[in-house]
Amino acid sequence: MKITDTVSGKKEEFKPIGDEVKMYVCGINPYADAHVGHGMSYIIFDVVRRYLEYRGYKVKHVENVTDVEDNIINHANRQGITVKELTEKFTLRYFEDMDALNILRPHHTPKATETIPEIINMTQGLIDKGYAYAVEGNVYFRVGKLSDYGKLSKRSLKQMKAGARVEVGEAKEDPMDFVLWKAAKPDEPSWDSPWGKGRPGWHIECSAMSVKYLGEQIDIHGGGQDLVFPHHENEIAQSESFTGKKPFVKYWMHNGLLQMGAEKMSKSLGNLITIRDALKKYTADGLRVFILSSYYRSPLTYTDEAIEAAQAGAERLARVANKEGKGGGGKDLDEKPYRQRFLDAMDDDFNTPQALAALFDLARDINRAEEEGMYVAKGRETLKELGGILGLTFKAKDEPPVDVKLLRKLALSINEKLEKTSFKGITNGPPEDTDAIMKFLISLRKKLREAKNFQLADEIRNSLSEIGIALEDKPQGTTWKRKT
RNA sequence: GGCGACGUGGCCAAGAGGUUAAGGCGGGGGUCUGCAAAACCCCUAUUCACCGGUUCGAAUCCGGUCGUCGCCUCCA
Repeated sequence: MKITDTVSGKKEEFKPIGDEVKMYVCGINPYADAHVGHGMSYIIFDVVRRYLEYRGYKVKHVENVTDVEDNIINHANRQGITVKELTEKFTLRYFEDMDALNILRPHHTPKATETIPEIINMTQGLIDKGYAYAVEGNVYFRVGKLSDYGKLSKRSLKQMKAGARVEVGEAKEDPMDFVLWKAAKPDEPSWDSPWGKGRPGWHIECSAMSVKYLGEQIDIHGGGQDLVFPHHENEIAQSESFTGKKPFVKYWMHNGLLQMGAEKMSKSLGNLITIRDALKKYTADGLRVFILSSYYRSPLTYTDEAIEAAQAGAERLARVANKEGKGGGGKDLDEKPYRQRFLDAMDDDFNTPQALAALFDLARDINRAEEEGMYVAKGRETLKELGGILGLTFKAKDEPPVDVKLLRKLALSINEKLEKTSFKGITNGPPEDTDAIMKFLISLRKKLREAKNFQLADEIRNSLSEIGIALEDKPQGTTWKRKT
């Protein structure tokens, strides 16, 4: 299988360093609810992990929680709560969101605040080797010491200095130097260190955690394209300088960003839709089909129209996957070509759009084969199995509860109309619970249809439709479901 | 200003030198059904932003033009 590596910019044959695939995905800064852009990234790397596992690799997946940094401190202060209260709340909510999207939990989700000794150790190590220096309680990384700084983001120090947006730092030797350890300001969380009280800079926690949980060199490091510079570039600088081993990461994977209108969806721009809000309108499968319909490295624009289309597609797949019956006793539907197409697509740098296309074709051919009397149980199993690699659950949308009062009223009204006919209703009035009323209405409608009283039969169906219940007449009988 | 992407049917989106340009959604027609729903069948891009070039052959490679976006500052 092939994976595009951001450093080379090319598809590279995937060969893990050791027996276990070591995968690190950049996590969140928990000061607000995660938005669909985050969801996109984590869904993509969830699929990467699921596919690697499907291919027989043992995967160790680590994702950080950066629970101390400027934004968090600002938000906590503004809300008048502690950093810990804020981050614990949103970390919990984040994992609830991930669960709701059917994203597998990483094996470790370390917090920056619980990795302080390792961060201090790495910072000290960088000072000892001459890659970093302390000034007034701050520790900076000496970027000029590296000849290959910029190899990930494809930029040179010269270029960057020419740009107008480099902040000329406090007591830095060079404006491009970045901070590893920040001296504490009043009212900030801080830890004791060789340089006085302080807290970690932004990039160092990922390097420290990666080394701690996965070792000095890892296979896959993932994140959104907006992390390429400076975050990942600086991680490389820190990690490779500290361990002396290159490369820190064998395959850098970056997903394209979710656009909202003309701009990317982001916390700072405020143009976001939270995962929670999106899940009120769409299912996890719907969002996954939306995201996986596009190649992961390309940007994608959030529009209700596009997600509704994906939702409709996801529902169709679910209907096929969940349909009862194995088809006729004829010969088997041959599911192998679809499986092969799926695997070929996924092997080619996780080409999920083509993998999905194979699933849609399989779904159609299951239905077709079934109509022709073929045996399709294996096809259905394959659909569920391959869909599972994409993290699809094939679960129906959570159905809103039926309004029993309205349903009873409807049944009473039908009951009254029966008095003018030869049909018998329920003398004591309709029962109290939904299932019993539906059972009554469906069996009544069956009799009406048999007696060719289509007018009243259709009135039942239409009235039910008005209160959000859909009837489907099938050869085996009539079923009902809540309309969504 | 520097670096990097991208522009394919009504909408979303694959394809990256060569048989009929995937798939989803939507739309039109049909089969099934008392009528619906679901499902299935058929149709819905002679054409891939525009202009040149390379080639026997180009959405696919090269040059230019226009347009959109990302990064260069916190960000998945």
